[in-house]
Amino acid sequence: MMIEEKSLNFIEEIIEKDLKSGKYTSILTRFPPEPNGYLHIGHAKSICLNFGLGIKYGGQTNLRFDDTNPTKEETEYVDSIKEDIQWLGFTWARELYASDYFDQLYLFAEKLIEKGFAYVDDSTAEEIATLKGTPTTPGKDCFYRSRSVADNLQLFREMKAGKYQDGEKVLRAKIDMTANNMHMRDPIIYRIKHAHHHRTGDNWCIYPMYDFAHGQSDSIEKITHSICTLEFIPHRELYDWLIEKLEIFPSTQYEFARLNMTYTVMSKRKLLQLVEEGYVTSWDDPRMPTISGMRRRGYTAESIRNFCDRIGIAKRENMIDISLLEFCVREDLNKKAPRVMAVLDPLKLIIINYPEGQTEDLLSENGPEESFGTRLVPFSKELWIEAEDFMEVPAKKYFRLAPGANVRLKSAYIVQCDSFVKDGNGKVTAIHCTYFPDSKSGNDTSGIVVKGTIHWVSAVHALKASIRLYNRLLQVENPSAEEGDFKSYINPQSLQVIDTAYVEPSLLHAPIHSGYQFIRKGYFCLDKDSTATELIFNRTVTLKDAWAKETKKN
RNA sequence: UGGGUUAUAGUGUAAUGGUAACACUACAGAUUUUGAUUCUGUCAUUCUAGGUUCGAAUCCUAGUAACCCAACCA
Repeated sequence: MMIEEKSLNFIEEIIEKDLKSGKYTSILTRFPPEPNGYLHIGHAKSICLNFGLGIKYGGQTNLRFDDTNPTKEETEYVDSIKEDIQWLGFTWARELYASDYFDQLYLFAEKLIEKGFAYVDDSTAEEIATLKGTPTTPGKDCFYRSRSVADNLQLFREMKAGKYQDGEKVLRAKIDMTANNMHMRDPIIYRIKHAHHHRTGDNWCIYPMYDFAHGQSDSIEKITHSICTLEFIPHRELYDWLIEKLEIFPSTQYEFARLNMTYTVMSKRKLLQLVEEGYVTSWDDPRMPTISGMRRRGYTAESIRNFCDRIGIAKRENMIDISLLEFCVREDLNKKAPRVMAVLDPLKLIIINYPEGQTEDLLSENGPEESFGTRLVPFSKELWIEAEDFMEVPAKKYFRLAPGANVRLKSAYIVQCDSFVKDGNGKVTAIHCTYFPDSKSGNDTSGIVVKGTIHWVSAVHALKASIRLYNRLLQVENPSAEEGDFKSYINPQSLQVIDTAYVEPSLLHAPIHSGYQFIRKGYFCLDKDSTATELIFNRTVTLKDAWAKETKKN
């Protein structure tokens, strides 16, 4: 068997170097979400990276919730995050919370104060911002910067004890107000928040900032490679400074470029807006780029993992074409999804020479490979076919049904169109055909050659179903590069609901989320909104459609 | 008028001084009882200008462009 030589990404190169040099004997990574929203495809990239590295190098990966801001975080999000990671197929070594470290982090802060590297500042937020300067002008030391260690310690303890109101005081690291790196200009490391925390309740009224929680948590867990996205590069200097001053385990931070995808918004803030303002129904709306939305839409975990693998890991800004994701979904579903027949836009086809009341169960393969197996599909005199499969005046190169034309009914017989019926508005309401009894699928002795094969369902046997067709949520390729509010680029046609579709009876007991190919129409799955009396299918993704392209050209 | 990061096909990712490769997209064509799948083919003087070298995407110099940094968010 050929072993595929795959080149390493820059993080893998670092890890292999660290392992080879003996810097580490095994690696430990972590996935550190803040539980303030649902995970999206961008998180999937990070999950696949972190967990994938753990697996590849025989190490482990922790799941750590970065829950240091009680006003934004909720248990609902914690639960959804765990569900999504598991669904993607990954297992964490330990489930941890930054809030578990609040006692330890507090002690770290006291240590910093004792070493003269932190002070309590009574300034207002505005005063702090003013003295901070700008990227091009240095900041200035504030009056409180020179407080004694003893004073700082007492003040900080009083902050913890609840003596002060929100915003009255903060604890700052004492570094350098003139540093080029804004994050080194005495960053705030603790703030007062009299707020209820989803895990620690009302135990605390001071909470550490990201910079005083993340790296320290990494260090406590002995994370070897702490991988985050590019916008944290300026934080790395502070990350290292704190580890050095605290004299704790030296985790190292590495940064890669986050995922951007065409026709998609990825920020949690924007996704939250879509949910709260009713542009979509929920976080798991199939139009959302969330993992739960994609799952509900019918995307498979494997296709998402493959996608993350193909997009690669690098440090440059990127904009991945969403068609790559769709390719990965089709690629996986093509291998797995049983083929069935469903008619989305029904048109009655009556076979004049087929006996009234007769039914045949026709053998039909469930997929292109033998391993898919077969099933029986009922056939009768009256069928539903797709309205677009008939043209009164056929277009050029159209090889479906038209007056006088022949077509194969998939897994059944060849029929010829004799006539059609129109209503008062000129709309075709039924077509009349004759069938060739000796053209039965698998046993065709008719000698008739047809160019087209179309799908169908038997009218008396069909199940009525409702189908949700999803199109892209945003109409522009890069919504954040456009002028104004991204919501003005929302596609009003992002969801199209078909109430009267007909599907073959084998779909009666379809499991939720399980992918089917509706032949010639795309991949679909049963939605969780379905009931015993109403089948609701989501369109996962269309099939590639060469004919649609052909029609567009003309 | 500061600091940091990045520049390879339409989009991504490789090539680690030695023939610019792979995937997606797009466009042709073959096969097909899904206009699907599958298969075949087409698409680059590596941001620019100099330099080093027998040889440069890779090293050096000088530019240019994009992105990030001034939340008591993460």
